[in-house]
Order: sequence, then C-alpha cells, then structure tokens
Amino acid sequence: MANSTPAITDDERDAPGAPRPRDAIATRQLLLDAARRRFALDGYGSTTVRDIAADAGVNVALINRYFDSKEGLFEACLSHVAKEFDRPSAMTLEQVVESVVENVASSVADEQPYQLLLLLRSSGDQRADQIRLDTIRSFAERIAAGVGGSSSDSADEELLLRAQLAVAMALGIALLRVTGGGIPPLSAVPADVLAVPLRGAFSALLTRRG
Amino acid sequence: MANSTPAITDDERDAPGAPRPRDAIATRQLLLDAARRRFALDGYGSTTVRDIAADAGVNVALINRYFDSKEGLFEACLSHVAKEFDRPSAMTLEQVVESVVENVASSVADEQPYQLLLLLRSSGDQRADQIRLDTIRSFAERIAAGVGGSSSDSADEELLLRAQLAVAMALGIALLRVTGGGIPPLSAVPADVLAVPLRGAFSALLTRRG
DNA sequence: CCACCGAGTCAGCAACTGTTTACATCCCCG
DNA sequence: CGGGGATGTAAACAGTTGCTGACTCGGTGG
Repeated sequence: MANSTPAITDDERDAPGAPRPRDAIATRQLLLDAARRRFALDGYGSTTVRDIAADAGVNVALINRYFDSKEGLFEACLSHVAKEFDRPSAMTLEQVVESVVENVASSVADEQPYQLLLLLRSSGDQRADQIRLDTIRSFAERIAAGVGGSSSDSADEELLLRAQLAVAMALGIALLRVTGGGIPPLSAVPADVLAVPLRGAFSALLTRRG
Repeated sequence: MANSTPAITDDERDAPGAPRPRDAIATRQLLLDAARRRFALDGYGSTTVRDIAADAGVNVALINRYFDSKEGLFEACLSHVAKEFDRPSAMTLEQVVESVVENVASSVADEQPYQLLLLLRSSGDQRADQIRLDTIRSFAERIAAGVGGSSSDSADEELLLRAQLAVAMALGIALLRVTGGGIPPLSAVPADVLAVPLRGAFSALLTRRG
C-alpha cells in the first residue's frame, strides 16, 4: 500500500534510546491523533496500522490492545468527531457560517479540517458508517432547526434539503482545501476572505425567498 | 481488504459455460466501467484488482495486460473523466447550474455521479493526481470565465475563488448523494427539486454583489 | 524482597494484494 | 494446413496486511 502521506517527524521522545514512558492514556491519545490524521487524509483503506503506529511513535500491537482492531480505532476517531458535531443545540445562520468557516477555513496545519474530512471516509463497517451518517444527518438538522421556524411539513423538508446542501458544501470545501493541495486560491486563502462568499452562499441557501 | 461495495450481478454472459467472446475493446471497456464505479465508490486504496475484475466478469490478469497496473487503470479512468470536464469552452451561469444538476442530481443508477466522484479520489500517484487537480482547476476556471468579465486582477481572483467554491459544492453534493446512501431527502430528491436551491446558491456565489 | 499486573516489545502467522509467468484457445493470413 | 499473433485462463510469486501470542520491563503493594 502506498504511503501517500509522509511520516511525521517525531517531535516527542527526547532521547532515541530512552524507553517510552508507560502512560496508557497518553499513548491512546497519540494513536487517536495519528489515526484521525491518516484516515482523514488517505482514507481508511489506504491507511495501514503500521503507518498510524509509526506516526504516533508507538508499537503496532498497541492498536489492537487499546482499540481491538483497525476498525475499532476508526470507530473511536469517528465517535470523537461525532461528539464534536452532534450537539443538540440549534444554530443561527450566523453561527452556522462562523462554525463552518472555523472548521473549514482554519489552517491546514490545524487539525480541525481533519474532523470534517473523517465524515467523508468510510471503512465499510456498518456500525462505523452508522455513526458517520448520523453525525452528518444531525448536523444538517441542527442547521435547519436553527435558521427556520417551519410552517408546513413540505416546507420543513425543503429546508432540511437546503441545510444538507450547506453541509455538502462545507464538506466539499474541506476536502478540496486539504486534499487538493495545489489549487489556489482556494487552498491557501485565509479564513476571513473565505468567509465572505461563504456567507453569501449560505444565506442564499438557508433563508427563504419565494 | 473489505469488500464494501457488493459485487454486481453479471448481466452479460448468456450461458454460464460459454467462453468469453474474444473482444479486446469490449473487455477494456468492461474493465474501465467496473473500475470507475469501484474507485468512485470505495476509493483507490479500498478497491482491489480482483474486485474490479469480478465486477467486469473478466480475468484479473487482463488488468495488467491492458493497463499495465492498477495505477494505470486508475489513470485511464481519470483521463476519461478529464476529457469530459476539461473542455475549453466557457459556461454561462445557467449552463453551469444545468451541467452540475445533470451531473450531480441524476439518478445514482446512472453512472454520471461516479465521474465527479473520481475527481475526489486519490491514488497517491503523482501523475494521476496531476490529472485530477488539473481537471478540477480547469472546471473552476471555465465557470469563472463564463460568468464574469473581470475588471481588475484582484476581482478576477475572487471570482475564481467563488467558482472553486461552486465546484466544491458540486463535489460535496455528489459525494453525499452517492456515498451517504441513507440521508434523505438529499439522497433521493429528484433532479428538478434539487435544481431550485442549487440555482439560488450558485447565483449567490457567482454573481457579483457589492 | 518479591510476586503481581499493567505497559510495551518482538517475531511471526495466515490471509490478501498486485503482478508475472506459463499455458490454453481462438482466428486470420500465408 | 499450419504457423503465429491476439485473447483469455490458471497458478503461483513476493511483498504487505491486520492481528496474535509469548515475552520483557518497570513500578507497586504485601
């Protein structure tokens, strides 16, 4: 399997011969961080457990110790993202734009866009996919609930559709910004510049007109 | 590797014991179709050459015969898509909407959305990724050229950014409609219904205002 | 001091992957 | 009729994959 994402330089571990400090929680977190990054960038199938372990600077077997399987690790990453996006609260239009801009337009060096990207990655596992789809669904519903008091059911459904289109747009932008490295200006434009057309598009999508 | 996409039922091959007709061009096409579908749905890394060959009802070794490698097959798929999207002609706003609606909102049974999805799949190969990014770039430029006579350079760049956002939206929708199977109404809404909010969003994105 | 247990290491397995090689079969041209 | 290229098939290869079991190491409580 091709190693498309280059291995990260190990910033931890002061001395090369020094034994890894025996801290299970920290190790688990290292694995989660590395896995989220790999899964988001390369997808589930193209990511190997050895890649993840190497990035985390951790022995491969620990993945199975802490997460049972590669699937389990993926599901753990997804659950973390779900917890982030699956809040029950509704959002106003402004909050939606702000949230998406923050999540999508933040620097690629930040780990924020990876969270969004994970929602587009599928492992083929049914349970993991359920989490993934539920999170997307709930995100759209939260947007729809925030921007519109609905009158009829059909209007309600159209608003939900529009909210889903907004989510699709957010995901598409995140994907293109992160994996479409060489597409300026989109790939490099700062958050505040990106926010302007984004606000316009979301406004057009989510505010009723005619 | 998990076989997430179920194998297609072989609709060709009338008799079970009948030998495959010796038609190189047809076989090549069968492989291309099956590969495009698999790559688009599951991604490059999660797709095995045996999956593709089984879908096409063809021997695995023929992939290497006709396309040298799995990479070569992927590149061939991508080139086919590029030829489709990389026309030099500019597009009016209406044409853009119509084109995107057609490509994105057509039935999933149709093979159109797979073409768009392929633009989001990366194999890690440099040359293939070049084709992929060039196609996306050129698509955005075509949109920008169609909707706007530009005055200044900075305005030109902002318009290009807006066109890229439109492309990101189109890709995001295609991705959610195809791989997010269980997300109604987006996953099942007919093209004409989808076209309405899409027109609004694209109009807001691509027509100058302030 | 030492038995114990959680944390980390190591080597290796069985299955799978992309690819190649050798072989069968068809069909056209001489 | 018979080479000979084109097409398809089958088996196998070497490398990689996810995963496992037995092991060492280090701290802690009795």
